Amino acid sequence: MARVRGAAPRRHRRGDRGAARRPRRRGAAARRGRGRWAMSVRVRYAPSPTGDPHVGNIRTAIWTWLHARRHGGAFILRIEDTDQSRAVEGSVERIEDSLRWLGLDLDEGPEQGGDYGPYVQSQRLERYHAASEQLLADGNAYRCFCTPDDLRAMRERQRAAGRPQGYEGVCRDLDAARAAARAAAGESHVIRFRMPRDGVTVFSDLIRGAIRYENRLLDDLVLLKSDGFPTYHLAHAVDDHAMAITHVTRGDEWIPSTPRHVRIFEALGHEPPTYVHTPVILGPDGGKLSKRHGAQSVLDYAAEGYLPEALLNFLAIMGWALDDKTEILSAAEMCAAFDLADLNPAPAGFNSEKLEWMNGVYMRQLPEADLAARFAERLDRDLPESVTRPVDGGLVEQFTPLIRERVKLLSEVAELTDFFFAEDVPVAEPGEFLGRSFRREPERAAPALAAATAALEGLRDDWRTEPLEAALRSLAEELGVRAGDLFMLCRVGVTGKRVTPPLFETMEIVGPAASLARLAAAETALRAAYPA
RNA sequence: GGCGCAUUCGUCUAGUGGCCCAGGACACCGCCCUCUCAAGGCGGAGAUCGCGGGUUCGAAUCCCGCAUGCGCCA
Repeated sequence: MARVRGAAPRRHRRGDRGAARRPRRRGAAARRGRGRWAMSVRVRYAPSPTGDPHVGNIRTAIWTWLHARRHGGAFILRIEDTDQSRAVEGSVERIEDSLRWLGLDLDEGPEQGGDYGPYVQSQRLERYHAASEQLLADGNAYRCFCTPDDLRAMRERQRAAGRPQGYEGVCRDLDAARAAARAAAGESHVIRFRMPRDGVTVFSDLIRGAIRYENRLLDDLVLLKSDGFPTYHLAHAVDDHAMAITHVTRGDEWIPSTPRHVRIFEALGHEPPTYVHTPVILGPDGGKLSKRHGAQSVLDYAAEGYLPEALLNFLAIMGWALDDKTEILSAAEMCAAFDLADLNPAPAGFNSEKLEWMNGVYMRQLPEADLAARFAERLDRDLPESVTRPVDGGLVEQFTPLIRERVKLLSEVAELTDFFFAEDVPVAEPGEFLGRSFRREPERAAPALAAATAALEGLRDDWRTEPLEAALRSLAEELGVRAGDLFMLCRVGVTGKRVTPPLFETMEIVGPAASLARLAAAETALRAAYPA
């Protein structure tokens, strides 16, 4: 009663005429929440093991977890594997990996156990059978012997006649004893819920307010399939009650079946949980985000070089906001302020450019040693095989400050730093060396590089950023070329690339021997390409 | 087709009757900084709050209708 009815929605546009009282401010909502749910919140993430968790799916999990942490409640993982035909090998592990990677720690689940197990639906079959029996005995459910062909024919008739679709209740009034006998004789059948035929069912969604359905429009749902497995509908009612779940968070595609779920809870003698239907994430074409739109599983983002903190932050604020300006906030800060009632009910488009930007922010904000460790870990995977493993951590620590603000994804690091790890570097295309002043007179490039090499040669024993830079700046002046163009010759010579970390710091790390050798090789190539 | 949900800059979002002819962020444009690329700083452009009625002294905010999108029945 109180929880469903009284759960006041923060936003509602229409339809409940003030039936539900609304907190006027976020603070008020939060205060109410804390009082009501203190120490008793239990929420769950209940995926089907049909593949890797999607960002859309995991966003709901993040919000759910946040809610648990905010209220000192329990966050539970339950595997919904009652559709055996769709199960994918290894899914459960990858679901757990995804949660772990994002930092969503579980209080109960298949791995960590708990007082409400088992946490895998295929291991809870007897509970669903018991519930079905109870419903049957109370007259709230009935056996249905209609075959798939019967149902198909029924649908066609309905379509042809332009009538509303749905099960018409052919078996609804079968004599229960006779039906039981047929079942006992082995006749294939399902068990359906006996939905009230008239009246309305109203339930309250935490973020949308009261939603009402006319019962006559709702048909009799299958609860138990002919193979003895429960449908989602029965399993939801049985498990969320048995596990004492207080808030059911799920995609908003479940809204239309919710009135029936509420009735099933009632028929079972249970109080329904508070429902929170979360919006979908849209792809660039306005449709629901899907595989067609590229990377979407959490593990894909990990592989692409995103930081878990960044993905978590990004997903959490896509449909939720702390205030009118905060974009970057830690899990702890979110936990302190989050409230399910504050969610935006509208679908959101996935802004991947913003995610990239945010990932860069996190890279720059991470403690240097920590960032270096992540770089090293990533380089172990991405660098060419010729580089010895594990990668030189000291080296990585040296260049980390130079690249931290030049990198948005972990996956970009190898490309930007590979020249630190080899003795030699392939000489770049001659044209790459040329800055503006050399482009017109390319034959001047090799001599200028030679002069630079000679100047640097004298600094072998004082190979530090400042003297290196001072030497080349004065040389540029002597030569009458733009300093930047002279630097470009050296940059491409030492690193093989035009885009690199700052030149002198880079040379300092590469060291005099390798730097000078690469410069000499570059000079030779340039001389051959642009003879005097 | 029926039912339901949604609707603020290109995108994410703030907004809960006067503080909003609408604030922030990403992306975009310009300037500054600068050895490349970034990062950073400053500034700019960008929303008749889907449309139409109504309530009110006053509406993005409340009510009604419509439209569009999406979902469920499939």
